[in-house]
Amino acid sequence: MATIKDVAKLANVSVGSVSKYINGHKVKDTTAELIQNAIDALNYEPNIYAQGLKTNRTFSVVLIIPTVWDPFYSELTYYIEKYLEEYDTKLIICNTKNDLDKELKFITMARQNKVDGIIAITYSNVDEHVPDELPVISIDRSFSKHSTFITSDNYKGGEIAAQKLQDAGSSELFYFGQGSKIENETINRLKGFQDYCEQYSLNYKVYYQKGRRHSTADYLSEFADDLQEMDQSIGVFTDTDTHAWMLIDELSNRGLKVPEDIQIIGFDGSKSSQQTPTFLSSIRQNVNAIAKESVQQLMLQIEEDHFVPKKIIIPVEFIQGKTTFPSNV
Amino acid sequence: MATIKDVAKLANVSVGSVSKYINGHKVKDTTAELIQNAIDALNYEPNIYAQGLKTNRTFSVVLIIPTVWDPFYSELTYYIEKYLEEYDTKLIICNTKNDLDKELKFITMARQNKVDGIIAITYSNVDEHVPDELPVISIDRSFSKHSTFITSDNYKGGEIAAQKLQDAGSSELFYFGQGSKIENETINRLKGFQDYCEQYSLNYKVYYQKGRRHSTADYLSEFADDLQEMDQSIGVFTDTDTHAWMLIDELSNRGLKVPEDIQIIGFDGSKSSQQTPTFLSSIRQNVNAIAKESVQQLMLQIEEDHFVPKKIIIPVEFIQGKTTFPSNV
DNA sequence: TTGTAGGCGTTATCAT
DNA sequence: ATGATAACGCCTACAA
Repeated sequence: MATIKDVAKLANVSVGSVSKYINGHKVKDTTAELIQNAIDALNYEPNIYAQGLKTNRTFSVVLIIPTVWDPFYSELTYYIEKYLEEYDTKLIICNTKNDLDKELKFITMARQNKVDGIIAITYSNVDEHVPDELPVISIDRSFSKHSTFITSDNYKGGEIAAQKLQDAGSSELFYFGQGSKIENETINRLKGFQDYCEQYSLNYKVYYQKGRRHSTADYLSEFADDLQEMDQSIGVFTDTDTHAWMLIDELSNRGLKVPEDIQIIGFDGSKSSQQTPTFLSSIRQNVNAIAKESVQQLMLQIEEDHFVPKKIIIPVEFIQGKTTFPSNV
Repeated sequence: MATIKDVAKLANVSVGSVSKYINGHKVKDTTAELIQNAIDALNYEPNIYAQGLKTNRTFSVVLIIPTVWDPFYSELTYYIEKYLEEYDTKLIICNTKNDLDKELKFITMARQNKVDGIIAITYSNVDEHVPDELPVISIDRSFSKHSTFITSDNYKGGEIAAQKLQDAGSSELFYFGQGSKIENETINRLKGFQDYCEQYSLNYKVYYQKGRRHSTADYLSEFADDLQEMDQSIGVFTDTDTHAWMLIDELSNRGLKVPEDIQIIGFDGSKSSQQTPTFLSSIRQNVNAIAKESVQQLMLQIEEDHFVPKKIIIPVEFIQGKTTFPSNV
């Protein structure tokens, strides 16, 4: 591997000049040409580690998520990498499965100068371990630190879901969801749903377990038991698409039809892949916008000296799939 | 940020000793203690860039895939990151959307010492740009270089698909798929399917377009037109799950029912997330095994001096979903 | 405009 | 077992 010295020697100039040329400073045209020729001849590439050692910029960012193996997170990852590329910055991914240890490991890595910043979706108490100097964007949950915080309009999403179920003719509304021990933004999906139901005096019931007293499957099965006994027109809003899919599967095993017997609206509205057709009616998060905003804000934070953290809320929208009837209003 | 010098000073030892201690070499117990105390006191973390500069090991690997926003690739990414962690190695991801330029950019990055190796799924001609010294694992497609090559048993998968459709009672079999310009392993899915049909004298027809003369949607619609006119018992094998989903959507828009009117088997069998229930009957690739093998082989290649490239084939299996009837044999 | 030299934080060699 | 010191490849004053 050729070094800057080799280039300098071949071009008959000093390393200083080569360095300047590489970094876009002014050099005489003729020397520039000399240098470029040498670079081409030697197939020279600057060693990023030596650069990083001097400059403390690594042009890489770590994304901390529960798991990339999930439509929402994989879409987010896709877009974040895409926008990061505009800054010539690489994306390192960290699947934590909500494992605090692993999160800390990556934060340590960041402290070792390995990355310029962090974008995190984490539902454990990682806040206190993040050093103040390190640029952080947190999605869906506010760090106690003064970091910028980006989230979808979960509350509004809950309202819309209730409204859409109502419009589609459901007379009995249900919320099904699960919360982690650490408070996070998704609880607002429930709040919006509840408030809307209260406001319009709708019949509704909430199945919400915080933590994991029962396994999701058990809790879901219990929920399905109750649904099965009802004969009104049922509409269910689940806190995530994944739970919606699980519910659909459970109901189908019991011979119940969606949307004929039960209408379902999920939350996320992300698709397994860019081309996957929409099946599930859902409240769609604007993943693209979240990713774009995250990257922009992170870059601001990295580049600006004095950065004022913000809270940014991204709108959501309802998408009509095949698990609810079209609105009849 | 404390450096190794600060630690040495505080512990009253030389930097050499600190370095040894950090790297697990032998030091006297008492000095070890001294050093550890200093490290704790200063909250010291080695600077990875300085380390990389010396050792030329970066403990990072880049994964080149078309897009992480896809069930198969996101599952693969998940497992690769998981196994890489056992080697304390980070994963950088590169979504190429099959863009040669972007692939090259990441390979350049690798040449800059930024990564220790590459795992790639790429359907463009990237081979010749990979320098010989760089460890590479290629999945699904053999590089011309002498790199290790890992793939599922696509041929067998094609055979199984035909057989399962036959067993499930289909009398007219179809293959639907799309190939990229560059030859790759997935063509064996078709071959296995064809050979099986020939061997057992089954009625079958192939819809396969190489390159992209028509858009996938158009080609699919054309295919659905033809299916719609038939009245025999139809079974379709698609080259990917994604195409299967698109077909199901297309058929549903035409009022055709799966599996009652048409049975469908996809290929990949990967799920959107770990908990997503299985709906599609499919030939499942053992993504976990592919990931594990890729990482192990890559690490061998990185660590061993003389490495002999291998071709590794991972078995596939049929999974029964709800888009085919249970076998009646 | 260009060249020189010191230093970034580590590791590794060589004495001690 | 430990300490001193020369690299690793690059950037950046400072000097010329």
